Amino acid sequence: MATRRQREVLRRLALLYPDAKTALRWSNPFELLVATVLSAQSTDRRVNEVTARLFPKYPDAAAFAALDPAKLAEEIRDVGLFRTKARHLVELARRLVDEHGGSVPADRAALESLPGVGRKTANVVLANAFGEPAIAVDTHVFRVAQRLGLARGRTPEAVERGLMRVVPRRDWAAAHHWLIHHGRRVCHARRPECATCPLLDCCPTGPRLLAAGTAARRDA
DNA sequence: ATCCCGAGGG
DNA sequence: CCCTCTGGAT
Repeated sequence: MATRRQREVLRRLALLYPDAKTALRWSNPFELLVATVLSAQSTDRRVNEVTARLFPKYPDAAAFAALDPAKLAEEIRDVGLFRTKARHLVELARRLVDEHGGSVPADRAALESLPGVGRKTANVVLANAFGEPAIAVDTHVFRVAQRLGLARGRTPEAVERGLMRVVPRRDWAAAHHWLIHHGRRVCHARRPECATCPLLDCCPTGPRLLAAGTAARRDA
């Protein structure tokens, strides 16, 4: 399925970000779900600090369901969008208790129907908690996959399908992290560092961005 | 100043 | 499709 060039891109990514697959291990699906909801517009560091305080006090859906959203908001104040997330998490926990016996459903439709859970969060949970075939596509994954010629399409779903075709299944979880890391460190939305990018010679987009002056230059 | 390791709502 | 919610990184 994958071209020779695409396989080379993936090989290099694996070498560049060897520890990517060891990120974020949670002890159960509920913790993973909460941590993933918290992670939007926040750093892993902030999320880890907050969850380290949160989970000992509120270990499961029943505990979250009993919370006043305003009180939870105070406890997660260090992450972005904290009021919205607090509201979503309490309502989400109540739905888990009412409709799923307090556990996280291993089902896409059920997950996406929960407040605060969209396609991306559902995919993270499906892939990491339940070993289901899914690749979570956030803005970094979307942009970098397109630039590296691993997937094309207008929607995250299209890129998701493209990646699943090109990436060997055993690397799906890792590929998600490779693309995120590369997006954050090198392949920025605005001024990607193509001049010093280790993937430049196998990237279909980098040379064009350099020529157009869109990319940061070595001599800039 | 500007953009996000999103999702809901208008 | 565009806006908003948030703090943080750059």
